[in-house]
Amino acid sequence: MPPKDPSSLSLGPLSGVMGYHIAQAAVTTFGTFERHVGKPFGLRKVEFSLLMLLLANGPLPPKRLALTLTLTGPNLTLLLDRLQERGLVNRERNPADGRSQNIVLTEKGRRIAQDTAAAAVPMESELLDRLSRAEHAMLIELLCKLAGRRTPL
Amino acid sequence: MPPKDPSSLSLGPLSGVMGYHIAQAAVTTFGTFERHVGKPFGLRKVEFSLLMLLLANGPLPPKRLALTLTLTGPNLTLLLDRLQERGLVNRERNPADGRSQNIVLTEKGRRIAQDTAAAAVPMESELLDRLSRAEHAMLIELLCKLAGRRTPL
DNA sequence: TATTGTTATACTCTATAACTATA
DNA sequence: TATAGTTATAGAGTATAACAATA
Repeated sequence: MPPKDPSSLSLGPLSGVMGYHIAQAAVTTFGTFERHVGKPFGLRKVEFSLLMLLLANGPLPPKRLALTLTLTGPNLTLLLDRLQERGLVNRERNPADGRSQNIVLTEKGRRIAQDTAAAAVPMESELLDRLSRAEHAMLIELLCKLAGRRTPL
Repeated sequence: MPPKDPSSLSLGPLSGVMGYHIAQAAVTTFGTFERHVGKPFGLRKVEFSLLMLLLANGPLPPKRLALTLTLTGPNLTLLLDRLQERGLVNRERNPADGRSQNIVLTEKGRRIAQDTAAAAVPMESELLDRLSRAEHAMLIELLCKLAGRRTPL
């Protein structure tokens, strides 16, 4: 339970509602992302995430990207259109199955992926003003359990 | 359809990025909210939160609601328009200062606030499939630290 | 007939600028 | 001049239905 502060409102039943606290915490992390990655590199959150997945896994079909990022097909198409127009990714057709593609990082895309991965380090460090390193790790572990995934590799 | 490989993709640099894990966990809590409160009562997340704040604190000026819920003024106006049109809240002018208002729950609004507060209990219980009670409490505590809102009056 | 990806579209969410009315 | 709230509007974000090409 959060400490009482007479200048702030009582959360009432909201105090035990996980979704509310996640939404509030997201305000902090989104702001931090914007300052460290979003504005400097002109990337949205989902674009950054997509570049990180390609950097870590190599070329991937849109289907797997959509599943991992919880995007619908049409929205991923538009996202890839933008990234391709910026010269960060390319669509490659699969010669074995004409329906499917592989999304590959261009050289420019790889550079920006590596640069933003580096920028994410001080981004996380900024959160350590509020959380100890152990708390940061514990929070990620609990969020993974809530999301229904195993602790990340 | 056979279950797809659950081990899925490597998150790479994303594995230590708090914002990513918060976004993923939000998928879970949002789905749970929709099933327990959103669809049954026809309320959006922010509408539910607003009703909870009014239930716990009594009449409040829009300014304080906007600050607590991280809403801009114009968006709160539209939100209050909808709730007022449904007969859940009323705007009361402050006789001492004609500029300011108080938002008050109607009797119908109080009933739905109490009913949704009750529905939030099984909603949180559903999360206990994934988190122990202690983990649930710990997660909320850590999220509060991360949100770190020194309430700006 | 099923699957991959696209087009078209619409609705929600959030943000900014300019306005009204009180003080 | 400053504050509380509103109007108008625009941009992201996300969802569904219908479609094309391939298997």
